[in-house]
Amino acid sequence: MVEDRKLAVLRAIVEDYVATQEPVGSKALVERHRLGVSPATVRNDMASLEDEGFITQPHTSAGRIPTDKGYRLFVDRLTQVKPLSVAEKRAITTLLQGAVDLDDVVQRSVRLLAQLTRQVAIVQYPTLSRSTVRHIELVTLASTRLLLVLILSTGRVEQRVVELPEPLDDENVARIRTALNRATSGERLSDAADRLAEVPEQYPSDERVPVAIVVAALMEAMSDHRSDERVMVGGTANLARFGDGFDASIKPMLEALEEHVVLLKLLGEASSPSKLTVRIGHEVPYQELSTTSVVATGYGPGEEALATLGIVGPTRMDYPGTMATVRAVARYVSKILDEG
Amino acid sequence: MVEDRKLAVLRAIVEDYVATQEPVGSKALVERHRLGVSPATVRNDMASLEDEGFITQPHTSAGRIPTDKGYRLFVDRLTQVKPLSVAEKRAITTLLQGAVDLDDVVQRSVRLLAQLTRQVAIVQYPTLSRSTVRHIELVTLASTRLLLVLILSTGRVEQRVVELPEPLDDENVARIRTALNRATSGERLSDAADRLAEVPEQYPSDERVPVAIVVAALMEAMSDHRSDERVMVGGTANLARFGDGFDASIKPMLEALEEHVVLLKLLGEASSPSKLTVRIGHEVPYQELSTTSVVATGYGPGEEALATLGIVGPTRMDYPGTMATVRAVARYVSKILDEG
DNA sequence: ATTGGCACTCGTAACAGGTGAGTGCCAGAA
DNA sequence: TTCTGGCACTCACCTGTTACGAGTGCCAAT
Repeated sequence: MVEDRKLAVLRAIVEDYVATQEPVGSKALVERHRLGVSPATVRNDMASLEDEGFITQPHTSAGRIPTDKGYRLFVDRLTQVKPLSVAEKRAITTLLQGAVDLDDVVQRSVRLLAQLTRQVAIVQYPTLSRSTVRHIELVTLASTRLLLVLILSTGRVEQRVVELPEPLDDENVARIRTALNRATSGERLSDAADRLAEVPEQYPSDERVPVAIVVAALMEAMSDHRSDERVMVGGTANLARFGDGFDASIKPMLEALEEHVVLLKLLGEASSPSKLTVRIGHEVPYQELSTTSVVATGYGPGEEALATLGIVGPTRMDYPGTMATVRAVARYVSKILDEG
Repeated sequence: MVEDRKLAVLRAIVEDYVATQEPVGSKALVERHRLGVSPATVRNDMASLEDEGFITQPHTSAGRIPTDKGYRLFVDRLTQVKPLSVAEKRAITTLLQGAVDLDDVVQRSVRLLAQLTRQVAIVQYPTLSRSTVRHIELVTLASTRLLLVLILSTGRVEQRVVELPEPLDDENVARIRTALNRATSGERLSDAADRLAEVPEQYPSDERVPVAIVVAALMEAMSDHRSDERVMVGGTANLARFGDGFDASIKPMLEALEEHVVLLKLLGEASSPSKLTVRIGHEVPYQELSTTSVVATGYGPGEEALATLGIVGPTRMDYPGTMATVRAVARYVSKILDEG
């Protein structure tokens, strides 16, 4: 009973603080929310909440603000699912509908997330390692120059140019292409690399050299983790709204946004699209970002999480709304990938 | 004689202000620079410079700061070429040396520019319209599904998937591929589109449909200006160093960085790699960015400017150093593209 | 043409007093 | 027990005043 009201008070504090960004006092609280008790009672509850570490006061004789622990309790127990508005839903469908290729999907998702949440959005490109080989193409550029094109199930295209020690006629190129595709088509990248390694052995030793060169380049392209780490960032202009805690939080944020490795770590392991990860303040794996929170989730075709997407913002953010949006976008992107 | 000293004073003011970011007074000036005259004399010169609009004082009884007009005169007449340090030269060569593909070249250039100038760096991808067709590849994905790969001389690869009304056997695909390549190989994109339009006419009307579909998709890919507008941005963390004039300048800056169209306009027309464009303050085509300057130049293989690259920073910046760096990077990138 | 001197301006730092939002605690009511 | 009204207390913040000093403009002398 009393515990219930204390939680209601905490919720009210979080909501008010998020809305106004100002410490909230007992009087303002009973005015804005129908708590049905007097300010004095609220004060007692607040003192208790402070003892337990859920709220704190920036200085004596100021209102209270939630601590990280307070936000944590809020998202864990006080957040009921907030349905998206019709306008938001429409924005999501119409904007993602028009995407033409993978790059475009990622880019539109970033924009969408940034606009709807008014935070900095991050979308990781679908990971290479879990995708499969759709096709390998060899193109003769010059007599001793070959362009390799590796097309993956996610729509990603990797390309490499190799120099051969001696010319290779079109017929041979075609034969090698067929062999490569037979060996790898439909395989997961990790398996494909193994199969690829076996291909040169099928050739007599005097023909083996060019095949080995091509295979080596392809394997290199497959294991190239540079692409694994690709992310797209958007909505950085929203950083300007951080306003007050500027120096303390915007600089490390800008630095983090430059380092894609850092962003990937922020997003964390790809979780199932139905499960959201929320990291609050000090729970974020970087000390300099201890005034920011991350809301992220996995996405990908068919419930399998190929990559992660989410937003980063000040700990003081609208968690229910943000969480609903992130989840909705992830679901919809997954659906698009499923169809494409 | 007197005019010469006045210019020396202006130069000293610019240099000091850029270094300290604080209004510079007559006394400090004679101390730090060997002007060989008394503060009073400098004061007279300063009054004169102020009359002519080259410097201004933020308030009575403060030192002077350069106006946009002052900076303009400075870069036009007072800047002698500042040679790069050995370390900088080495940084440029070593960092760009290792690039593997076009994306990588662009990315490394951005990093390099951002690190060396400590400003926000922008690099435009080589423009489609001036590049030529290297190869067109058709790949059968399913009986009625065709993947088109368009490979350009710059190393860029565009891809499209088309659905055909009815299956097309491999032999026909090969014939179409040959026809397409014969028509377009080596042509500039704009010309290639025209040639492409003629291809379907060579086929009897009952075979024309699939060809027309493929051609239409290719032409769409060629004229797709989305790719024309691609730029890469780096060094946003340097915005944090803007420090004081925060609200006024960092917010529009962040907004501009989100809008690639705006960035392209900022970079301006691609000029020859040997010619630098410097836009100062109000000379920049956006009013909100009137406290920032742009240093940009064109780059591309063989003196022909395919695209533009440069930096954006506060009007108060080290012009000689920045200009030298931008020019050096542009030259080196051009060289790399020439070889690749 | 240059310089030293001098009065003047004005932004900024430092200090003081007043105000009020907000608190904690306590004694009495429900 | 639980809640409430009352009351003294704290302390950030605003305002006004003062003192300081960097920097200027002007002028008479060199």
